Amino acid sequence: MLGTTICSDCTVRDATICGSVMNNEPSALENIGHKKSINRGETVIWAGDESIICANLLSGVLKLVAYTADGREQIVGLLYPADFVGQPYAGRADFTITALTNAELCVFPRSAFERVLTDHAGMERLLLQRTLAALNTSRRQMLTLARTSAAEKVAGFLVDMTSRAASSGCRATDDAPVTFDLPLSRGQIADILGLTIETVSRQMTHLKAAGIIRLPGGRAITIADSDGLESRAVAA
Amino acid sequence: MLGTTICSDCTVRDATICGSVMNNEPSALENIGHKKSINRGETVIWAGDESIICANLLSGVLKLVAYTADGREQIVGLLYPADFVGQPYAGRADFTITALTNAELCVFPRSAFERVLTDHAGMERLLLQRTLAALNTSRRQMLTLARTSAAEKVAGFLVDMTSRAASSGCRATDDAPVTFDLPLSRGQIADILGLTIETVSRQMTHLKAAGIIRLPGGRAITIADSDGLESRAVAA
DNA sequence: CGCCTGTTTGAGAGTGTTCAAAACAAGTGG
DNA sequence: CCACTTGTTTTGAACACTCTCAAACAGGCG
Repeated sequence: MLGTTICSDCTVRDATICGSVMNNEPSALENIGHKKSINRGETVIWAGDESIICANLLSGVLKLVAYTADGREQIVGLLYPADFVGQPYAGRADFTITALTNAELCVFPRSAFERVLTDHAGMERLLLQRTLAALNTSRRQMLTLARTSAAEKVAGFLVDMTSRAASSGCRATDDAPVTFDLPLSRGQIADILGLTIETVSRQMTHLKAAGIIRLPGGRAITIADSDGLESRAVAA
Repeated sequence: MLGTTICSDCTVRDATICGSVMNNEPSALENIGHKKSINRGETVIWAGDESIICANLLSGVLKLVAYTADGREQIVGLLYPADFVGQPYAGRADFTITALTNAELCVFPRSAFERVLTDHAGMERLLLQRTLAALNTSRRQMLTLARTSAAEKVAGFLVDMTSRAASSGCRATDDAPVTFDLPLSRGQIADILGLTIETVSRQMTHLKAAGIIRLPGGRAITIADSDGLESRAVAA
């Protein structure tokens, strides 16, 4: 798995926090990272376990899950390609990280990774900036979870997914109805929004009945009236 | 306000992120920081405004508030003495920061502060570690907001406040009932927990009726049965 | 075809909110 | 010292929303 080509082949290199290091001293990372493939549904890190690894996500989508003592769960974050995975400086992992799709990681042992951070201030700064951004996202989500209705949550979620689909190559013609596949099941959407499967499904049905979206089948969704959708997602 | 004694007089210096810099090169910070007093209720930073300042909180408690477009609000974080205030690298502030009590800040212009971060990797690392910790706190709170009942939220909140009171000088005799003042009004507690004032009040009354707590008057609270309280706060 | 998984739909129950009023606390000025 | 104001907390009753439980439905695969 190890090898000096690991970084030069990397498809997301410039989007990760490695970028700054690669310009100056590529070898610092190439020698400590190795690729790891993860199957859909497989768990990378268990909450409570020793926090051993740090990694970059190369492909796929991971979920970060918090659990109550009696098993209720809440997705507290999603990780997409080029995102950073893991908790440097932490003794134990606070959340369980599980793959929603097949995924690939570029894994670094934590101690070696922390050494690189020390030696390369630019990389540490990028990690700081990402952490600050994640904190903002998390706090905005707190507002959604605590203060918006199920209708607003689902509409807001669909707005987010639409913009994410648009940014990743989906046609974004301003007026034409956009169609894409939701990467998540109803249950996973419910886990993100703090709702139940049934409530998510009902809200989808309402939006369909109102002519705002269409559900052609499978996980496909068509946004027929994006203005209408946004107006139902006041918080966003 | 400026002066070379600003840091040597600082009561929380070693608990802030400045600690690492002060050991080596105190002058880097002393020349750019200045003290600022804030009255209870005064807002330090408005969401949407240009993110100009960074600061350390010297005394008092601040709240970080997120608002929906139609004015619903949610407290997404509390800041205590020695905590860092502000968002380096951000163009605009994402949240409104308001004083819950009279407070004192040690304010740095953002650009100067970022320069210090660049020159002092140790300080940047401390900020990174704090940001990671804040992210964890925020994500755990997402679980509370989304998946726990009002009873669990209030009990969990009181557990948190009790341990905070204990750590800040309150007697922590294991069996004796602890008494302290809640630093927050019912409304502010509701804003933190994603509830209404009435629901918070009712849950307090329930806990009192169950003999778990006593409410001697004012904002004082006595924890009569801390085990019982903790068992009602499963998520924590 | 039957099975499995995920989604939709329905009816009823429970929890928290909303609206309204009363009780309480603290400060001000007569 | 008391009436009066202002703001907070408590209590009550009715309502709305979301959850729970249950069943029907749809699609994919052996």
